[in-house]
Amino acid sequence: MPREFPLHVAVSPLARRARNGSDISEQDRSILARLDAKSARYYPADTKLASEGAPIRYPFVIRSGWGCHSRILGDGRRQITSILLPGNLVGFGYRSPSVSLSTLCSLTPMSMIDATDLLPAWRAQRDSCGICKAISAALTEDEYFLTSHVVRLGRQTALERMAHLFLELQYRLSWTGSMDDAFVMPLTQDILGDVLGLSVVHVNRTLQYMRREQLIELSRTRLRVIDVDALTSLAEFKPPPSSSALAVGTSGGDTSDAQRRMN
Amino acid sequence: MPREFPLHVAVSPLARRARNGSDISEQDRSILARLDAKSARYYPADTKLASEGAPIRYPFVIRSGWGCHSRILGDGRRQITSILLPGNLVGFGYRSPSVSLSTLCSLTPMSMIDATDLLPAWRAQRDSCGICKAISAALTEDEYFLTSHVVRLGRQTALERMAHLFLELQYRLSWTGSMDDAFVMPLTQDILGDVLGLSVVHVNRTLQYMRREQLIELSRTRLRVIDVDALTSLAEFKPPPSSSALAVGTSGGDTSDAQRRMN
DNA sequence: CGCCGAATTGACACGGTTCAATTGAGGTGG
DNA sequence: CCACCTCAATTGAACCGTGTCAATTCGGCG
Repeated sequence: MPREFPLHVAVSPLARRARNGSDISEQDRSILARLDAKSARYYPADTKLASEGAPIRYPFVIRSGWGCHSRILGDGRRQITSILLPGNLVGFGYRSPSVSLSTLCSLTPMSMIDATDLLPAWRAQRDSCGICKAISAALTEDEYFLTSHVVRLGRQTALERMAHLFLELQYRLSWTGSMDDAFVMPLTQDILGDVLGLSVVHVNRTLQYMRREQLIELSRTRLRVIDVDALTSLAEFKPPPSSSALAVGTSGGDTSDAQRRMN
Repeated sequence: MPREFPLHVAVSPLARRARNGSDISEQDRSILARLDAKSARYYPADTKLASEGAPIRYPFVIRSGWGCHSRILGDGRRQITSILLPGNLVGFGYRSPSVSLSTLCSLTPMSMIDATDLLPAWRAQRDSCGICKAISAALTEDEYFLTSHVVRLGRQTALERMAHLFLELQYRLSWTGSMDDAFVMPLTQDILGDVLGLSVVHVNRTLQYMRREQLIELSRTRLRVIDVDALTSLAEFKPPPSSSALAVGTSGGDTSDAQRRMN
């Protein structure tokens, strides 16, 4: 069951699977527990949390809801550069007073927890403590998906992009949500367009195509990936490289398939 | 003259402007000097230095030549996710045994210097020493341009992408090369296509258009940006946010213009 | 001189956009 | 419980930015 130890899970108060064992010391545990106990801050959907170039007041972990980093061009074109999910970290960049490299905003109602407490350990030690390793792993994973995003936008067709994104979301959500093949996908087609660099109209047509071909099932906000294998090979989706070479396999057959394909 | 203190310059043995003063201590200086003294490793063009998911043997700084990170799809489509220029760091990711998130290769003959010596300080201290701050600033800048790359590919037209890329290159090269408005741009149209997510043919046509409109001058490998202002507003290019709020202005009028536009 | 990779060019096809309605679904108030 | 409002989803048709294919030309270099 334990794949690795992404912070996404460790810190997320909503994490189902309380990571058992390995690198997490007692001290680490208590730090995490203290975080869990903290009360979250709530923001409605479409709230601008930080604009480009502005400092991020304090680092935080997303407890619930979806958000994004985006940049907007003069004529209104918007590109979402990354989607933020529960468990994602914000404000843990290389710099101390973290500067936002793009506009940060909520896509759905969102709650987050101040993670300032993690900062000292993170800044000081890097690899020594379990939490630091977890943070590193999480940030590395973020970077991996950012790179994938570039490939999606640069060289993949609408269908491939969409498939790839859905698989990425499923993968990332599997840490915190159910391992089910269905999940809540609260993005409007408009937003999907801004993520994938497509027009709403074409997003719509691509979705219809995917439904017609029995690749996915999507009603309102519930997305079920029907044919994981087809989508995976179609989109050439590869999960991020695991930090520890000795990463344990997963419980879900689909994911382990994907893992195998990686090597 | 000193804008800030990007490691790109500090460490680069070829750096013209030996940074005078500020955060760099004597100890830092000697570390850098030792790096400069090191002999570089040379690689011919089109050499694969690390493949996706493979560990990066040792961290290094590029001394000369251009390289890139890229990912290749099953049918041969290639997307370059970032271009590496002299002064760029590789292998300074969040993880200790740095894992390459994409294929790393040289685009021109390249030489680089083992930067293992910087690692201990970097891992341990983060913000305490001048070199660490410089490394942080450099990596933050890399991340900024990666984000910009996403926007380029997702929401900009061929012309805008090309203009934006040229301005980025000019900006990044200004640290190590001449502050001239012309510079050596050794990328073939083929490669440009793989960077910008365009076909060679269209790259060619876009270049011709830019020449016809007196926006640039490009012969073989020499690129001169004629109308910086036009390109800047056309592409909505913005230089990366400066790390210190108290960043000093630059010597070049163009850049300070751009800086102003940022805020 | 002749070769080879890179740059160019033209014709044509297609993926994706734009514009402009129309339909559908959830929420609200009467 | 239904009329109504609003926002998201859908649909059709025309248009156009880029890609593809297939030559052709150019520029070094042996």
